[in-house]
Amino acid sequence: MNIIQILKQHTQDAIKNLYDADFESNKIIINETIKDYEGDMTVVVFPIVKIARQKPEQVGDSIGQYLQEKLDFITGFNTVKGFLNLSFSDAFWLDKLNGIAANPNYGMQPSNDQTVVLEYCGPNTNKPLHLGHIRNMVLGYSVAEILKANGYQVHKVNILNDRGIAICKSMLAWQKFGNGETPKSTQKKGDHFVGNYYVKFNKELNNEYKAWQNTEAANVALQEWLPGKAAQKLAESGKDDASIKSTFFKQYKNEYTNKYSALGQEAREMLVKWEAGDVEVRGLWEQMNNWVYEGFEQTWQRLGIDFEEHYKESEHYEAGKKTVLEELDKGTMYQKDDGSVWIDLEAEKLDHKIMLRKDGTSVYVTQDIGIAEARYNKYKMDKSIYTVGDEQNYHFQVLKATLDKIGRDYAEGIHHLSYGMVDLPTGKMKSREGTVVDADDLIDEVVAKAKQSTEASGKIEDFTSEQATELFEKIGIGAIRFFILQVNPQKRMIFDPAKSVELEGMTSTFVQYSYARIQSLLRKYGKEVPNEIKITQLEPLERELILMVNNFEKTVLTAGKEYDPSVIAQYTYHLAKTFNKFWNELSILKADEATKDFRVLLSNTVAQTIQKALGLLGIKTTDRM
RNA sequence: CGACCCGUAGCUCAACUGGAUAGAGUGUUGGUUUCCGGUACCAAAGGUUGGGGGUUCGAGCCCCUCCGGGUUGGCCA
Repeated sequence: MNIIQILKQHTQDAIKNLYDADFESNKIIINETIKDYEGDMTVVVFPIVKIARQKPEQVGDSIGQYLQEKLDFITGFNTVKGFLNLSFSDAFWLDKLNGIAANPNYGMQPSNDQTVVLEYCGPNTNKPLHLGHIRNMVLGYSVAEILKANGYQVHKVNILNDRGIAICKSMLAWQKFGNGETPKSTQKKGDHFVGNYYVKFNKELNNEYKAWQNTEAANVALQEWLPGKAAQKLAESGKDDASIKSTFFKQYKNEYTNKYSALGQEAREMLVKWEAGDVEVRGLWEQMNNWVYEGFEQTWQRLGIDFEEHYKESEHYEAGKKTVLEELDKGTMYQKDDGSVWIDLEAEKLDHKIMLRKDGTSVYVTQDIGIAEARYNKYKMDKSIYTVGDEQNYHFQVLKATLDKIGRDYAEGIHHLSYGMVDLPTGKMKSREGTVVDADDLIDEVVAKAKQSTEASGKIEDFTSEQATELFEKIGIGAIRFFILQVNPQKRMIFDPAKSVELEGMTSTFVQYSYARIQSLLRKYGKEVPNEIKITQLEPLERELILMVNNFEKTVLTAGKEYDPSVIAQYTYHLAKTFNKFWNELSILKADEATKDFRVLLSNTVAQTIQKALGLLGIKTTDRM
């Protein structure tokens, strides 16, 4: 039982004894005492005042008296306004530390016999990974680690969006302009290689479109549009003809691609052939996708991202159809006159949703229903977590509600791990405007910065080049992870590439540095870390550190419950910060023997906690840096 | 037009889910080392928590309303 539970229970007893009243123990609020007041833990007495029918100060004092008599580790108390501050004995905290130091699994929950399938990454296979994917991967990976620490068995899976018009565009451009080039022949990473053809396609399409804008057909379309509301509004706001015209052509582009473009036509034809299973098209498609996978694989390895299984959309996009047809028979779904199949989710405030097109083919949710079924059959998971951006909040509400409505028990365990967009200081990332931050470029940039500042410090001159490279990767990739994970996932965040490479302040580097410092200390100490404490009195900073280490378990539980790594990131930083303060104010190796041994033990416990906490964020520690 | 998310210091983010005088980083200004790793430590300045109303012992957090930003509601994925 932890301290808070003990305090709650005894406070409940106190209320029973003092006021002859029953009070739910989970309504008793226990906080850490804020640093302006004397004490370790605080009971908020306001909720009890009504029952006691006394002033808050009186209630606090009475309960304080009671607790001090019953619990021998409480050495004193004071009541300020409605807050009962309790002070604990040094012996109590030393005993806590002893327990933590002796338990290598401290903070990690034993197995709870529950299984989780966590989906993350989810790239399209027509272009390389970008900053948005990095947030996804770093977040998904960390939540997986956090859930493991909470006792779950976690299976990490990926979904590859490997079909559709986008990849056909890359394929077409390669066919037309590639001259048989390969990633090998051009020395390019496969995903970038394929992505370049996607860009090439759009460039060619743009040229084609510009030429078309001077044709009679374009003029007719423009003239039809001009009397419309949108155009009139622009005219009223004083825009000149040229800018109105350019606005029109911007918004008309999609329609142009579908109606007039020769390239658009060819891409669509290729998609039709793909769906018909055309051997040549399928061959090219596999070739290009394999190039992309080779490229992705490199990025995943570098980031330390792994998957137990990859689901390919091309192998699952018709899945779920069978389920839908069964439900149609059962009457939980219905068919319109045109043949399309729908489900009524009005009761869930989600309107009617389409399940099958009128031509009988699957839509997005149908596919996800099928995949959910397949996963459940394989893993029998208790929870299913989807790491996907918040633009799909609605989709996952529909998925969950639909599965629930058709009687799938596992629907309850579905959780959309939703996260906000990543913006740049200059605004949104827009692929059209070329402001997308490429994942590999970003990693290179940050690792280069790590190299630069580490070499400048001159502390690793005896490292081999392999050791040095490994170190720069640990620092650089840790910096990216930490920068992203310290923000609550559901919030939109601004990623400043220049700031993310800064290695001072609230960064993983600061934390890693604190860890390395402790390792240096242990090397200088030269003996085994003691396993026995011979002191009886604590300095305030020592006590603060023990309290922080003691909070690790609670923090892991909260992070797991909320699927929120930012809790861990904040905690880790504060722990390192507190340690540095301790380091700065108190001497460790020069203290007397008993104090030295104790402080070494404490420092080592802090280091282990830092290592575990960073591990939950996917960040590695290093003994020297 | 609905539904959902967000709005906290110049900037980037916290606030133990309703508890004490809203905290960190960064930037600005000033200070600390005969000592274990200065990528460190300390201090100052910086706030009507978007505005207004309500609920109660107590609100950044809950309710209503307005303002601003975003996402979504398409037989796209």
